[in-house]
Amino acid sequence: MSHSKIRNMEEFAALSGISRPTVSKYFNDPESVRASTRAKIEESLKKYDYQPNVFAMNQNRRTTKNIGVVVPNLADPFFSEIGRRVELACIDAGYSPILLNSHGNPAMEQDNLNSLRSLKPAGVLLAPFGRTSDLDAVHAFDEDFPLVLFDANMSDVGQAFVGTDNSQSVNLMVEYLCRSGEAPCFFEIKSALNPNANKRRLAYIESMERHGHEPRIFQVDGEGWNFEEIGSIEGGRLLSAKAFNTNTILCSNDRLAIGMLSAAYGLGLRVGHGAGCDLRIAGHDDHPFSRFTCPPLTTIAQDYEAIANRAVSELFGMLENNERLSNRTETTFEGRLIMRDSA
Amino acid sequence: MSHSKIRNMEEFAALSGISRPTVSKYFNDPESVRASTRAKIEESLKKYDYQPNVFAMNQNRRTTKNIGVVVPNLADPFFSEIGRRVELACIDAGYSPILLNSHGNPAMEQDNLNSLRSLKPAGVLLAPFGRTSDLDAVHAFDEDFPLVLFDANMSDVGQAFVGTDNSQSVNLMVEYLCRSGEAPCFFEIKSALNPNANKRRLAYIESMERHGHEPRIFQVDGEGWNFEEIGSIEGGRLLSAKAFNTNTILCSNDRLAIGMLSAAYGLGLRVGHGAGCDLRIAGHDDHPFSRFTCPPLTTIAQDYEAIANRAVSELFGMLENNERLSNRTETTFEGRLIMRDSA
DNA sequence: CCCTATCTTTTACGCGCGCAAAATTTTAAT
DNA sequence: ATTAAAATTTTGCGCGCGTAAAAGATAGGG
Repeated sequence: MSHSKIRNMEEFAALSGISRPTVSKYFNDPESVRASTRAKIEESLKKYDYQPNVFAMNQNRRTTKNIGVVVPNLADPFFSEIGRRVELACIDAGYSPILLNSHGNPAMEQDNLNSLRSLKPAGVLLAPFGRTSDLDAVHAFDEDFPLVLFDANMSDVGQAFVGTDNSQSVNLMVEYLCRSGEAPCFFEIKSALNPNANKRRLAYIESMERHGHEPRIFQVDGEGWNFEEIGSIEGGRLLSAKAFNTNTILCSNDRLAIGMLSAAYGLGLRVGHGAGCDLRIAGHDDHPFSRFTCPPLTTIAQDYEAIANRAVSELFGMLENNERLSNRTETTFEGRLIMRDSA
Repeated sequence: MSHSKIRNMEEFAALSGISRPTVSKYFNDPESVRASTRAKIEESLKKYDYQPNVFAMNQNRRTTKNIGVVVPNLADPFFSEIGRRVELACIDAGYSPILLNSHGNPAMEQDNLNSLRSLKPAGVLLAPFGRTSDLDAVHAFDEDFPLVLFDANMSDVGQAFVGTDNSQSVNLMVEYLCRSGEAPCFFEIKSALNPNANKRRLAYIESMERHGHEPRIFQVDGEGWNFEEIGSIEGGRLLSAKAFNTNTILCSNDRLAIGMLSAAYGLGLRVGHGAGCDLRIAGHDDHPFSRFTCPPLTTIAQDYEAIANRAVSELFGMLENNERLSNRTETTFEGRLIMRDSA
């Protein structure tokens, strides 16, 4: 492949018998040069293996091919999965995704946005913390870069939002639970970090009322991201105190449900919809491990793939038209009921 | 904070009453300028919020502050956790970690190493696939950059390796299981992707022989990274066929164990060490969710923190001495037995 | 107070490439 | 063939900063 190392584009262009700026054009868009020149370049590209200096490329460029992807916590499989899809979608589109993890810390979200600034990203995909995000910082970032939010919405920030229709998805679950057994109560963490948590609670209330049942919400204390532990400890406390007024518990998300399943197991309670079961537990998100809980968790699957693809295409649409969208769009995808054994 | 935006270092230096190169020195090492000048710079840094252009900084620099971190699969909580710690350790040391995910695809590991090349990283921390890694590519990379391997070892590649002492950890588990009940058989995937899997099998055999038991290994087919599914389907098949010659199963890793727990639950088998239990299942890695399985999983905890910190300090040691180590070092940390209810 | 040794700052140059405008070639129409 | 229009390539310049060498400032000893 490589004979002697090429120092720079100048040298490579000379060896290819073409001027440097033309080679530069080629690298920015192979289609933009004549087919015959492209052939010549690709020919010597095989012989000399040269690749442009990233820093020199980006340093004097209006807009780079970098796409920032900021997620609140990669330790949460949900974000690890959706971040993964977004990353791959960017690569497919010929961009360089830069995945930044805020490690569960809103302050680091700011840091990440700041780091991104100096990378001159063509655009940024942000799954914000929501309420705990620094609104001003995100707003300011929105002014300076094409920004698309996903997963969690923040009003009036970002050119677009893509996520799941919590209202639809929760209603789907409530309907199923009511139809197949006792009406569910709702289990969540009091200080909800995430805007989705609020939407889900409201959706639960509305759906219950529509079905003629009285909503019943159980909120527990808990800080941080260790939802399983909160679900297990606080959920277990409620279970053993027989605090629930129904045998059916809808958890705000799968990680809480996983914790509660664990607590129920520890208490010797039999979870499921079959005969002889003590209670039903359902979740939301179709967490990668919810298929393997005991019993397997009935939940709502978010359409990761669709959300990731739409978020990316929404962003790239802006980039190609080279203009901010006239009006902010909000796209939500429907959740899918995944019936397993737990409810 | 910011009044008028600063365009470049020239402008900022002028506003600070100092020459540009001195400011440049400051940014590369604040200690390298006189205290009085440092004060002046930091003073106007507050007033004008300027930050150097990353691309211009790195473009003409011998060595950057970038540290590449390459992991095989962020969807696996193990790597997401250890990657996280490595990232934070780099930040603490004043470097810029760049976390690259190979998405379970060895070919993408190469791509990632190639991308890193053009970022001129000061050093790279790599958790390689192992056997399926492109040995030549990793070797070539090793020639050009300071490279430290972690989690999975590859002989003669990288300046150092940091991981867990599988021999010690598996022996610890075997010993515990033998002492507290029937001797374990060993459950794993036939085409092991990971060097650690081989080490663990060998450690199991050796430990069993030392304890005067005959080792018994069950290998199942399975491709890819969905270990829980493999554990559940194949493990379930073996369980229902009563193929195991002992009531104690040691799984090569927690994700397999989680799958097998799920299968056992589905078969109505009672897992645990208490009276009336049908079998014992143990894992390895202390997966974040192993605390919440049903029953909670007895396993070996790897010392994530120590591994991450040592890998980073090993690398930074090389960077500071500005020389390759004369001899490759291999550091392993001991695993810790985590006794829960499953075994 | 002067002079030297040491530490800091400045001068001067170049890195590798993007980009706008000018020059050239190709294409298409007459 | 001729020529204007379109597509492509080349010329020329500058981006923002690192870095070596030169100039200057500082401190300590006599």
